[in-house]
Amino acid sequence: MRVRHEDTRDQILEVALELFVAEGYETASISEVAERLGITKAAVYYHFPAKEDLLLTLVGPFLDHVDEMLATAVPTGHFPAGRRKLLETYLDVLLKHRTLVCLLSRDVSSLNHPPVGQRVKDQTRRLESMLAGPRGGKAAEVRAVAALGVLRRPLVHLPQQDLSDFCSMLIDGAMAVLSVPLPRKRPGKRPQQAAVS
Amino acid sequence: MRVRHEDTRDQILEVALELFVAEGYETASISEVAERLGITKAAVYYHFPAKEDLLLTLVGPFLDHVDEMLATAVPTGHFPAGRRKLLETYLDVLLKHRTLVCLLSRDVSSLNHPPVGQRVKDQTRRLESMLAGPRGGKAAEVRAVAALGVLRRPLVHLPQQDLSDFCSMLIDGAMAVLSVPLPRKRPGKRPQQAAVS
DNA sequence: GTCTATAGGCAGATAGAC
DNA sequence: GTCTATCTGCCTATAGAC
Repeated sequence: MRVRHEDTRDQILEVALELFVAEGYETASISEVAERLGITKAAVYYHFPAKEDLLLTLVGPFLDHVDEMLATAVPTGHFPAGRRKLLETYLDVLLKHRTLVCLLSRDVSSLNHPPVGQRVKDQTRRLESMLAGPRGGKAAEVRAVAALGVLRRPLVHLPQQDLSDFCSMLIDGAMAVLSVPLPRKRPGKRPQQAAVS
Repeated sequence: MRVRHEDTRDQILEVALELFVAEGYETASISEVAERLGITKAAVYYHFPAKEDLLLTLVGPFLDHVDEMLATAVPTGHFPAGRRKLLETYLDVLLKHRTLVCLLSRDVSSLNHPPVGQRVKDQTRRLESMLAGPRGGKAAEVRAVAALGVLRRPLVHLPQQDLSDFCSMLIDGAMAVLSVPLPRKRPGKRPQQAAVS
């Protein structure tokens, strides 16, 4: 029965990922996966004991990859050269798992499964604190979070766009965000309305 | 029976928003909303004819606010001063509707309702093309998308953090991203591995 | 490996009493 | 306005034939 693909199992994973991204993990249904493949729900349950195993199987390798990267990463995260290298390798990983980045960035329901959400949360926290450095205070934390927005948003919001040619531009952008100075406070004045000089 | 709040209707909206953000629109259930308020599903359906009306009622004023802002916005989006003003007013709106920004940023299932998703998509497209300017090509488009990541990610990923003191820092960051130059291509060379000079 | 059939649960939504 | 009771439908998951 093999028409040309490796395995039914792989096809299930492929379709499941597509549907999870399009509708969200909880909203997408096993029946829908099965229908698209011209098989029945029961056939899917032969390959995966539960719906959650689809999610875990899809997401596992990506999260492993990130963990690996974070372990290897230079712990000198707050020196400019170290930060740049860190951002570069991270962006590489994100690009290689772009569809999963879309899933985890836009679907709360997949993050609400502790084995997934906890890992993502921990990884993000580690990465952000490496970028923020040990003594940056709140401002550095905000900058780190914002800098990751530079890397991730284009991956998620420009799905058709091949970003290979723009990687170093994005890295430069993230680096710029990490270096933005915090203007001195002016207590008593309206704090969030900035004057256009 | 009024303990101190205005109305049951408002309480329903309040709880619904909280649950939609926490679990995603489709995953959250009317029963859950009702339970939290100590009433029944039927009571909720007295105030709102369908589940979707909860979403639309919550999201409407925010989207109206954005539409209004975009209409008022100076069409000189690609001059630095105009861009800055645009980003400032946009960030203001996002901060005022921060919880809804969280919902729409992290829950695909709410965006899959056309009256919501279409508006959000259109607004984002308009804003991004204003920021990108008429003649920037793909690079400017990518920069615009990335710049919005600077504004939005901290709102969504630092929910506890009051960002009032960091607004101008975020604006500066977004402006910096919009100004990052695109390095000349070097065809034939590995395109996405950037050398650390 | 894939099927049919079905169990069991919970969702959104409605009818009608109070 | 809120209730109880109920309808209908889809979901995850399982049992057992082929």
